[in-house]
Amino acid sequence: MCFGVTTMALAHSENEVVTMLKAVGLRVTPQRDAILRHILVYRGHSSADDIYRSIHERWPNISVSTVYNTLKSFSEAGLVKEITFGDGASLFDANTYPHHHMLCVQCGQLTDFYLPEMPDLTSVAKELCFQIDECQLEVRGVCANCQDIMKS
Amino acid sequence: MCFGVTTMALAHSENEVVTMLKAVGLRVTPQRDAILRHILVYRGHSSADDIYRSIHERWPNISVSTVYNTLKSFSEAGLVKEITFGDGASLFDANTYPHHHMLCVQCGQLTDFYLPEMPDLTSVAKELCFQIDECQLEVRGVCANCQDIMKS
DNA sequence: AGCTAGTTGATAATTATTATTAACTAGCTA
DNA sequence: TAGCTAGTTAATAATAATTATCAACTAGCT
Repeated sequence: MCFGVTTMALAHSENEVVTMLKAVGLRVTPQRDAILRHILVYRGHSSADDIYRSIHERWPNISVSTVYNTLKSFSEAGLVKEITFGDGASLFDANTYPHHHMLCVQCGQLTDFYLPEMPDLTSVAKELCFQIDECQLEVRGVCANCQDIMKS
Repeated sequence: MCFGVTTMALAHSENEVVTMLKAVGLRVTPQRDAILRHILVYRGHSSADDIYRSIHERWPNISVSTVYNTLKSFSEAGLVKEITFGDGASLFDANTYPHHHMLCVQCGQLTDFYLPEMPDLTSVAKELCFQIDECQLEVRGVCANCQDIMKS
């Protein structure tokens, strides 16, 4: 799945991408540049395969394993977030700001949403002696579009 | 992963399992019986492979595809819930009562927890025109056990 | 007891991801 | 600015998880 807008492809300057990579101490290579730019442009969550195919079109030499390696580096560096919600392949999100997800069970579309505050889990955490690092709401349902389709 | 207690193996009578299957209109077969009983006993989330191995020990004739087919039927019928949280294989949960999950990023242990009420998402749902069917909190962090290990 | 649609087991195929490794190169250093 | 080296890449193989196919079998109706 990939809901990006192609005409935005130049919205992120080469400089911005290079700066991001350097900021987290990753070497700047053309492959990383292309992959990070893809993720930034197609904010709507791309899979490793989406990224591979897209870059491969223009640059047939890129390797699948490079895409996976790179995505792993990016995740570890905090540049992107891996989303394992839903079936099938992981998606990679440039939106590292804490947010939640709505998955349409009909079409698979994944939508970000935000809440003013996180649910209070202090008592649960205390009770289970669990150290909470991250907390996300994962909502399943039917998106506006698929509701329309079902009506007709 | 499998955190069950073997001595509970008889806690669920044949009758209970048969009743559950009939209640949702599924034919009663020895395979379905064994798989559903396994899930009920090992409430602590079993993967398809866990279930396959466990049943295969006593009944070497059972097939992997039967396990997958059966789990799919069970999910569709609402007897079990598939959990795709975390990396690797899906887990199957007999606990169909609404609840949330805590995943230990060190050891992979998945713990259920409950909240008195669901977060209020009516305004988000309205804004995005999204029909919400299900809502789960997915928490990542470190379990009590792994915290102890890290200290020492 | 016989029939039939639903189920199973064996196997192959597919999809997603990780491992391996020799060749290559980004960016430091002289 | 050339040379060095550790980090990176591409190609490929391997693995893991899941789905597809289909002939043989069987649960449960009649």
